Amino acid sequence: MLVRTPADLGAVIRDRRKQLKLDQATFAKQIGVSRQWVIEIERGHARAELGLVLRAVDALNIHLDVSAGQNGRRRPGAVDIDAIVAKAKRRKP
Amino acid sequence: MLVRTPADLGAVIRDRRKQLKLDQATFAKQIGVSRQWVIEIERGHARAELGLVLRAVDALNIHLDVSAGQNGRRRPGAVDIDAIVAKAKRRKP
DNA sequence: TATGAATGTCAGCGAACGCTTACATTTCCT
DNA sequence: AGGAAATGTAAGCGTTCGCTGACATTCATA
Repeated sequence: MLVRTPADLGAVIRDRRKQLKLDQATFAKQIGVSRQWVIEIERGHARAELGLVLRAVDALNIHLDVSAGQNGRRRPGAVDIDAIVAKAKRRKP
Repeated sequence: MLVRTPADLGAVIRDRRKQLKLDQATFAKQIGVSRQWVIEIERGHARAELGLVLRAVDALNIHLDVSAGQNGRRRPGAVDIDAIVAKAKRRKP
């Protein structure tokens, strides 16, 4: 599944936690946060800390994969369409 | 690539930004944050805000995929090894 | 139905975020 | 080498995190 918003992540975390039959308190203890935090992250709290989120995701054995462009080698001389588009998007060209 | 730590994400963001030939200032403006923020996220700042991070990732056209367990349907009656392990991990069984 | 577990809400508090501004350092190109 | 652009560092400020603790509500199951 593709994650684009904090709410997406929250839903994934909640679903997976329930799938593992963990209650919020137990889960919170496992990743070293408060139960409050679990409640808020599952709600899609946008300003949650990245590190804690990654810990939660990891504890639930959820794999976060990065695709597209990340390090994709291209043939030298090949047209870099992304870069062209990006440049075009810049103000004051 | 698999992302498990804030530093992982920072590296991915920096690589992709450079790949798109964007400088920090331009990139920051595009996603509505300060240049400072870009510097810190690329350094692997663990306490960065989830929402801003997702915006950055999105702006770079990086796909964040969630795999394993997220919503995986299983045959009814199948053994849920993850749930069993999780339960075993709980204190006071 | 009644009782306990799980979940959600509220308030107060110290710590840290992300912002701005200014300056230092590094990198790149002529 | 020289200068401009990109990147990194620092301090001060208002806002909000995540925590604790207590209480309210919803959900199971005996």
